[in-house]
This record gives sequence, structure tokens and C-alpha cells, in this order.
Amino acid sequence: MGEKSIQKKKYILETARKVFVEKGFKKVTMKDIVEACGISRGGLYLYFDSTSQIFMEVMRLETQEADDVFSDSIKEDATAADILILFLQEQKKELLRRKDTLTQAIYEFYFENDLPKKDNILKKQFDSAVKIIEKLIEAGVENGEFYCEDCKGTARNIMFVLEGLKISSQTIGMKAETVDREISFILSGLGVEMEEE
Amino acid sequence: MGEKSIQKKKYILETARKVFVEKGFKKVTMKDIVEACGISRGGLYLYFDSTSQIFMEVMRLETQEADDVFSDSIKEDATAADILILFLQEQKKELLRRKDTLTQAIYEFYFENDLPKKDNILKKQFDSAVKIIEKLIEAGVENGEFYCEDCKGTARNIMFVLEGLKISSQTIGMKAETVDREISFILSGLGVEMEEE
Amino acid sequence: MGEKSIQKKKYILETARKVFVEKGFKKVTMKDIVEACGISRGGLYLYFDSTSQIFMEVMRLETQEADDVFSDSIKEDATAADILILFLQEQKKELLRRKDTLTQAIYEFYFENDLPKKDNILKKQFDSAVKIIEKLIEAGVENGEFYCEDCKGTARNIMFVLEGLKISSQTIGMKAETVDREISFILSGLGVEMEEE
Amino acid sequence: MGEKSIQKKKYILETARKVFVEKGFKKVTMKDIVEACGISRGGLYLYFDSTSQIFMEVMRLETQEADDVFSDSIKEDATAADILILFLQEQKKELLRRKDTLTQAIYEFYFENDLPKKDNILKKQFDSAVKIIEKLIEAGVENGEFYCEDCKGTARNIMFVLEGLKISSQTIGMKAETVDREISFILSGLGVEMEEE
DNA sequence: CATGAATGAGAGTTCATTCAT
DNA sequence: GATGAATGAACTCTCATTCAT
Repeated sequence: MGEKSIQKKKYILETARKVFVEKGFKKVTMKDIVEACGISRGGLYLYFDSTSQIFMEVMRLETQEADDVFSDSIKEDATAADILILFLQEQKKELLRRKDTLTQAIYEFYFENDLPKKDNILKKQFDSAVKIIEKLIEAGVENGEFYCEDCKGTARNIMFVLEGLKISSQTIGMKAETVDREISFILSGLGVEMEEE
Repeated sequence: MGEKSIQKKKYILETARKVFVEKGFKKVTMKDIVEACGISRGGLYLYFDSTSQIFMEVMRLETQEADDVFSDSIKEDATAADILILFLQEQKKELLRRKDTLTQAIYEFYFENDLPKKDNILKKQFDSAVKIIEKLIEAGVENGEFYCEDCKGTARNIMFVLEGLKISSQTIGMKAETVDREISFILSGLGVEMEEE
Repeated sequence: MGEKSIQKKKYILETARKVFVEKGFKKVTMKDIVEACGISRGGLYLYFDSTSQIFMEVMRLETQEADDVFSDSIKEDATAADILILFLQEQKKELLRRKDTLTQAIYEFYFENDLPKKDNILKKQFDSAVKIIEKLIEAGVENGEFYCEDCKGTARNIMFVLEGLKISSQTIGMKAETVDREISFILSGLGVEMEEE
Repeated sequence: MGEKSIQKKKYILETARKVFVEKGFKKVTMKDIVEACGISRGGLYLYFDSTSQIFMEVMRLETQEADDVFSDSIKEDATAADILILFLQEQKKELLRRKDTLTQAIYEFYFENDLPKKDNILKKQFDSAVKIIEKLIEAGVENGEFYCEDCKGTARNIMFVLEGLKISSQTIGMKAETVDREISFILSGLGVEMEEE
């Protein structure tokens, strides 16, 4: 597969991503993607065999980029609290975009695919985020920004709350204030008081 | 609609529920329900027009029964902590049953139906659960069982954690210990130490 | 399945038979049969799942009728030689009809389906024909019409010659004289001289 | 067309032959041959336009080689009976190989192509074989090995029996004993008794 | 000559929905 | 009320064939 093919594959994945964002996972057919890409029916099959395969590759790209974003934030010199707050604000933005993200599609995808743990990107991301938050909190505790007795437990709790907010935003809707309130609650548990925006 | 019709409708809903538990929401077709019920294709249409409509009625039944269950627990004379722990244990059981509940189907249903808030049973349930937990915590604080500065915030936090656990159990899997750990974390935030089971 | 369905099923099989006669087995698609029957695409699937299934049922019908035809000839009071000659003439007619029979479709069908022996109608028919011919020859020998040292071997030989003529008529073509010549050869082996037609 | 092209054409035909042996004729697609050859889609079209064309050339090669094989047997100095028996044994071997020959593909090919007689290789081969067998029998009769009243008829009969065995081996299966029995029958008709192998 | 990406027709199959009985 | 046959749209997937490179 030459350079051109790689470009086209990338183009298909980017276009398909938009389709998944708009329609979720299950509802998307090969035909939808074909039409969105403006290519022929058979043409798509040259690159991908199924919507599942396409979606997994879309997620893989997404994950790579997400990791980059994360390390970007960490590069800057900032206190632990700054970084944690920044992270939570990023999550908030994503939460409130709701219909513009892959979130729903990802959930749907995992609903119908019981992937073995080793392949479960979602789990990897979750565990990795817990670890990063734990480190952050530990750093914050050390330099007196945070107060916390169970750093790992708190990190896990934060991630489950974020998951709860994420799914709730998809099912029962989510207002900015609700997210702010939860972020404040988390931070106040660490002994940090947020100022009103 | 006569008595007989009501019975039949109920029979269809109960049977359809099993189908939704097994397959989620989206994958279920009218044909699936027809076959599970052992009735004719046209027969089903006399009572329901779509899987969405059936599912909404299944959820309505479910909610009624869920409320009953809740009030059952409250009837007993028990301390606030007892009741809260009981509630959390119930949630844990449901979480771990995973594939035997409507959870996934409900999520899928809400993904593709942006129901106006007034019809959003999920939201009603969530808000109502927050209120009940808030009352419980307040009661617990009053009689010295709990320590808590922001009862409403804590109640909300608990519910979001539970949501987070619920969706995680569907997507990345969930072990009993993970749930226990989260429950312990919640309770320790209220100044209650759980004993090992 | 009601009386009406049985009628329709029969109608489909009869119509499909014509399609198989015309096109053989492999080339025939579900769409071909749908169009020949003048029914809807989905309609055909109510009755049959595949062309293979349809073809097997067509063959089953064919076999039943073929058996009837055979017993018809036997009913009449005739000498062994008469019956054998009659049988060979029937075979000749079928051979020369060539494109108006299921022969080719049957061969194609067996080419791609290695049916276990018990389900192999072709084998059953072959073996049964051998037995009948053997009896005929034995009867003919007893009443002095035939001369034959190995009745079973001769019966088998006759059937293989007929098979050879059948496949040859499909592949290299077959003239009436060629068949007549073979029939004469067979009969002269039994000590019977055919008169010219 | 240069030397290189001729080599490539030959390579394609040899590879395609294997595909036809394995799959018959109808099931084989240009794609199958492209993949088996490890060449490009477009590349195949430079040499051949269709599977039919490829198959005809495969058969042409096959026939040439088959003739060679035949003349090989004849070269040796042997009695007529020896040669006839050798020929029948060769046919037997081929019959029993069944799935390793082009037989089925050839039948399928002729089923869907009504080739005019002059192009019908199968017919040519058949007629030529009849002639050779006739000569053999005549020679055998002359030197007292065989007894036969109608050499041409017998030769034709032998060939039709062989055709019958061949098609039967493809459709209803064939055991070695069955072939042996038929060969013995043929030879005993010529006054030759086979010994058990 | 050779490649292989691209097209588009067409086959199989499934279901929501209707309607005569 | 109830049945289930029938329709037709929609989807998946495969290939013969072409064509720019």
C-alpha cells in the first residue's frame, strides 16, 4: 500500500469519524461512510471490512491525539493544582460538547463488543488517567496545595465521577453549572476552594 | 381496551423486557419481539407501533417496580447508615449482574432519543435518588452517624460515582472489589468505616 | 403453513424447475426465481432459504413423479424384452431432449455438494434402476427372451452406458442414431436383434 | 509477443489449472486466478479476457499432454490386450483421483458453452479414443487374444461406459471395486478373464 | 508491460409495515 | 381482535472491468 493509499485511508478515517460523531456507532452503515467520503461502494472495502474495523482505527487515532494533548498540558510549568484544574476544565468542555464527540459511539461500540481486557482501550485510558491524577494529587499534597488521606482512592473517585458525568451528559443532559458544582466538590475535598468564574 | 387486551399487553411487555435485557435496545427488532412472544406480526402492531414505544413502556413498568423496591427498604426501622449501606449494596448487586439488567438497553435508548426533560425518566430517577440520599445523610448527620459539610453535594457526588461505576461495568468491566473500594471511599468520606465482609 | 401456502410453495417449485431446466443450477440466483415467479424478493425467503434448498425440493418432486412413470410402464402386461426396450426408448427420448431436462442442473448441483450417500438421491435412483433391470433380464432369461451369463453385471453395464450417453449428450452432443446404435448394441449383447424403426 | 510474455502466459495457465482442479470451472473468478498467480488484476487482462478463455487454453495444453501420454503407452512393445488393459487401468486411476482432476471443471465448462462441434475438444478426444480402441480390438481379434463380433460397437460401448463411470464418480462417488468390476465385465465381453490383483 | 485503485452492477438477506382474510 | 403472507426498501459484500500512472 503506497503513500497515496495511506492518505486515502486517513481521509476515510477522518470522514468516518464525523459520521460516528453524528450518528453514534450502531446506526452507521458502510453505505453512510461511502456516501460521506464520496467514494464507491466497493472502494471502501479496499481499505476496511466493516464499520467495527473502521471504528477501532478511528479510536486508535483519537487515543494517540488525546495522549498528545495530555502531555501538552504537562509540559508547561505549573503547580499540581493548576494542572488538575486544567484537566478538569478540559473534561468539562468535552462533556458539554456532548453531541460533537465520539463518546456515545464509543459507548455503543463497547456495548456490543466484549473486547478482551488487553484490547480494551477504554480501560487502558481509564487506568492511565487514574495513575496520572494520583501522581498529581501526591505532588499537590507534598507542596501543601492539597489535603488528602487516600490519594489513589481519591484519584479513582474523580475518574468515576467524570465517567458518571460523561454518561449522564449523554442520557439526561448536563448543564455547565452541574459540572462546575461537581468540580468544586472534588476540589473542596482536596481542600481547594474554587473561585467563581 | 378490554381486560383481555390489558393482559396481553402486559404479557408482551414482560416478554419484550427479556429480549431487551438480552440484546440491548438497538439490536432488537419487532420481529424479535414477535418471535419471543409467539404472536403474529400483525398482532404486535395492534398494541405497539415500534420498539421505542415498547421500550418506553417497559421502562415505565420497571420504574414503578423500582420505586416499590426502594420504599420496601425504607419501611424497615433502621439507622440512616444502615439504609445507605443497604442501598449501596443493592446498587452493587445490580452493577455486577451487568448483562442481566436493562442498563445497557436504557443507555442505548437514550443515545438515540433526545427526550425532552419532562419525559426523561432517567433524569427523574436520578434527581429523586439524589434527594433521598440527601435526606438520609442529613438524618445521619443529625443523629451523629455521619460527618458531612455539604449534604446535597455529597449526595450528588455519590450518584455520579454510581453512574460512573454503572457505565464502566458495561464498557470496561467491573470487579466486586472495585465496587467495594468505591463504596468504602464514599462511606469514609462520611466518617464511616466499613468492616471487611 | 396453510393450504394456500402449500399451493404457493408448489407453484414456486414448478416455476423454479423451469428456471433450472433453462439455466442449470449454478447460474440460477434467488433473484431469477423471484422474477420468474413474479413475487417479491422477500416473499421467496418466506418459503426457501437458498437455491440449493429449492433445488433439492425440485429434485424430490421430480423423483416422485419419475417413480410413478416407471411403475406405469410396469403395470402393463408385457414381456421382459418389451419392458426393457420401452425403458431404453424412454431414456433415449430424455437424452435427446437434452436442454429441456434437469439433467445438467442435477450434475452441477452434485458437483458442488458432496452429499453424504444416504442423502444422495442420484445414487439411490441408480442403484434402484440397476436392480430393476437385473430383475428384468433374469425374467427375460427364464422365458428364453434373453441370453445372459452375468445379469447383475449386464444391468450395471447398461446403466453406466446410459450415464455415459447422458453426460455425453450434455457435453459433446448426441444424435438419435448414436443412441439407437448403443441401444442395439446392448440388446444384441442379450441376444435380441432390434428392427430398424 | 516476446519470449518473456510466452513464459508468463504459460505460468498463468499452469497456475490457473490448479485453481480449476480445485474449484471446478464456474466458481472460479478472475480474482481467484490473479491471487493464485500473485500478479496484478490488470496484468491478467493483458493476457486473457475471461475465465472461459483461460480455461480453453488450459484444456488445449491438457489435451496435448494427454496425447503424449497415450503415445507413450503405445510405444512399448506389448500385445493388444496388454495395451487395452493398461489404458483401462490409467482411466481407473484418473477416475479414482476424482477431485484432483479437471474432469469436473471440464463438464461445467461444456455445460455453459455450447461449442460448435469443430471446436469441441471433448468430442474430438472421444472419437479419437474410440478409433484407437477399435484398432486395438481388431488387432487383438486378429492375433486371437480377443473374441468380438462388432469391434466398432464394442469400442464405442467401452468409451460410453468409461464416461458413465467418470460422471458417476463425480456425482454419486466411485469405489475401486466398482471400477474393477466394470473393467472385468468389459474384458470378459472380449473373452478375456482378468486375474485378481 | 505492469500495477492496483476505483467503480458500479448485482447477489444475498433481513425486516418494518401493511392488509386481506 | 388476530393472523401471517406479501412487499419493498435497505444493507452487506463481491467482482469483472477499466484506467491513470
